[in-house]
Formats: sequence, structure tokens, C-alpha cells
Amino acid sequence: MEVRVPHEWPSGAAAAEAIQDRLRPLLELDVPGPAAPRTVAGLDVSYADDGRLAAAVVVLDGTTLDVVEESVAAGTAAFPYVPGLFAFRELPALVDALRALKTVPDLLVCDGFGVAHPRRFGLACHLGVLTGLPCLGVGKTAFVGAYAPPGPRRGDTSPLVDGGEVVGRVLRTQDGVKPVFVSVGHRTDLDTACRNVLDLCPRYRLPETTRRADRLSRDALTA
DNA sequence: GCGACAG
DNA sequence: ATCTTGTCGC
Repeated sequence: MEVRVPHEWPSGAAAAEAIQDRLRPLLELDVPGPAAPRTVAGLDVSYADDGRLAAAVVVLDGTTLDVVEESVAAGTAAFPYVPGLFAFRELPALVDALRALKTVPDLLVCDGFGVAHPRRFGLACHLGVLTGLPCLGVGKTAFVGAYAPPGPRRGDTSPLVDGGEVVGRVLRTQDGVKPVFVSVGHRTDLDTACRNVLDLCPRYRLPETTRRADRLSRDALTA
């Protein structure tokens, strides 16, 4: 599929933040997301001991969750890990993997956050703008925002609030497991995003998209 | 000012 | 992210 060229690569933190600020106005938020996506792509990156990394994209049938297509791209950490600038670390390799895709997914599911970010422009926002596709983020641990623990049952949620605004939702994807943090990235709304994530979690805490991409990227690193 | 901080 | 065994539970 086609992916917009990222931009001139930032030389440092200040330049990276400037890029986020420049792209943020391009976000399309509060628009209805895909309630029943035909295909959903999961993205993840694994790291080796030496700085090598492997980015993986796995496209699943939105209904059966069967694998439709897979793509892997090898690369190198493109930026140091800085909370808030995490996207710049994995973006180049993820874009490579996406470009190799024959399928154009109806929805992208990222490891990390969307607008639940200090400058409201996390990885899911960045990938959304670059691809023009509906995109959401699923985080495993809290980053920004305050929240109350959601109820103990699958589907229970509580709002994630930062700076006086709701930036995401804490979602329990299975009875009694630790909740995940869902936030909108691009071209979708929070209700649809949470519905999508729940649909992608028929059995485990993390979405099948994420689990599949994680496994693929890890295997690619070994092989 | 200090600490905390997605993966 | 990654370093890491057994163990409890369905």
C-alpha cells in the first residue's frame, strides 16, 4: 500500500517535537470509525541485543480473525527512546513493512498510544496521518492521564483523563485481567475504537492483531 | 525543583 | 523493548 513519506528526519528532540506539532492539525478526530472493518492490521516491533529491530504487520480478517497477509521489515533503531517521542524509533521500519503490503487495511492497531500523549500525537496518530487510514492505539501500561480502575468484567471501562480532557479509555478485555489503554489515533472515535479492540480480544488480554505481530516480529529477529 | 515516563 | 523458571489455574 501507499504510505506518505515521513518527513525530513529530526536531528534531535526539539525537531521531533516540532514535527509532531506540525502534523497534529492533520488529524481527523471525532469522525465515525469503521464499526465492522473487513481487515484489521496489527503492528509491532521487536529489538535485538545490538540495535537491530524487526517491524511486523499482520493483516487479519475483521470477522474471522484469520491471517490475510503478513509483512516484516528489518531495520535499526532510528531514534533514542524518549517518552513522548517513541514513534520516531519505530516509524521507518513500520512504514517499510506497511509499504510492502498488498492489502489496504480498514483499520490499523498500534502498540502504544494515539492522542493519549503529552502533545496529543502518539504513534497511532503519526501512523494514521502517514497512511490516511483509521488508526487506534492500545497501550499495556499507563503513560499520561489519570483514571479509576474499571470494573472487573470484560468490557468494563473507565475514562482516561489528562489536562481536563478525556484522551482515552481504560478497557478490561477479559474478566479479571489487567486492563489495556485505548486511545484514538486518526479517523475514528473512542466508542468504535474500544468496540474494535474488544472484538479483537476474544480470548486474551491483548488484541489478536498485536499478539500476531509481536510473534512475527520476534521470529523475524531470530531467523 | 524532583521524579515519573508508551516500547 | 529485553534480561528469565517454575508454577498456579482452566
